Amino acid sequence: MNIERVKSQMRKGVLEYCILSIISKEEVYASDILETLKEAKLIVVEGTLYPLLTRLKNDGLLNYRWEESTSGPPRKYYGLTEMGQKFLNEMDTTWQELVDAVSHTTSKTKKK
Amino acid sequence: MNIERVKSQMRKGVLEYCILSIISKEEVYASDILETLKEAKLIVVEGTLYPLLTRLKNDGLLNYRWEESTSGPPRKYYGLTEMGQKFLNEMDTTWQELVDAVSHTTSKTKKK
DNA sequence: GCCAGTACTTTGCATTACAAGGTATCTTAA
DNA sequence: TTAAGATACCTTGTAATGCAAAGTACTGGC
Repeated sequence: MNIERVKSQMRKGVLEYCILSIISKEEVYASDILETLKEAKLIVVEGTLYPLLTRLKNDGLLNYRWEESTSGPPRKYYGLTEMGQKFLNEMDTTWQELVDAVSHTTSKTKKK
Repeated sequence: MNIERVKSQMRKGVLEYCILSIISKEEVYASDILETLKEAKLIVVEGTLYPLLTRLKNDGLLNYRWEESTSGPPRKYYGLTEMGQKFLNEMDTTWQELVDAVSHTTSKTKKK
């Protein structure tokens, strides 16, 4: 049991939410997402991100188009589908509810 | 893919945190914890809670004592160890960092 | 053509929340 | 005193999924 495991565990729950949110702002490809997450101190590795993007795409929340690159192989640029946008909205609510629930549970004053 | 799965997923990451926090306020037994979580809308079932408590105890974050009950079998009342308290403090920080990271990532204004 | 860099993909593993069912203890009442 | 019900704790099997590590594929410079 160590704090790193806990961080990783907490991260899990919000990964999809953050990724959908990033994509909702502009079309991006995997490396863009990794960098944005890194900026926010949400460390994620390729082996996590790619399967997740594939899953979100298969669930109809994302689509993508290939784009040529001047510095390597072509890139998959992801965008949100209408369903993805709807889902993201629900996640906004869900996240807020969770934050409320946690602060309720962890508030210093004893309840009742 | 459905919103319930996402909720469950998000819940996972904070369960240990919330449970340690609840125990830090007063000695409680499993049903107390379930009820408190339920109040906070963090639905958890027995099959989740018991193994988790055992794990936290084996990791040295919790201890417990048996207490007789006037209305049924004896109960295990859990309390935080010194190490558990220390760990909880770290989790406070970790949680706050996560909240910050998520709001950074999901803020409506495009970065840069 | 070989190498380095970039991008995407796959495989195997470990963790863990949950559903479902089980065991044990205690109280109540006939 | 024993049967029924309530309470409390525990166990097993399953599915989901983040991660490490290794693999595949495309590009351009030398």
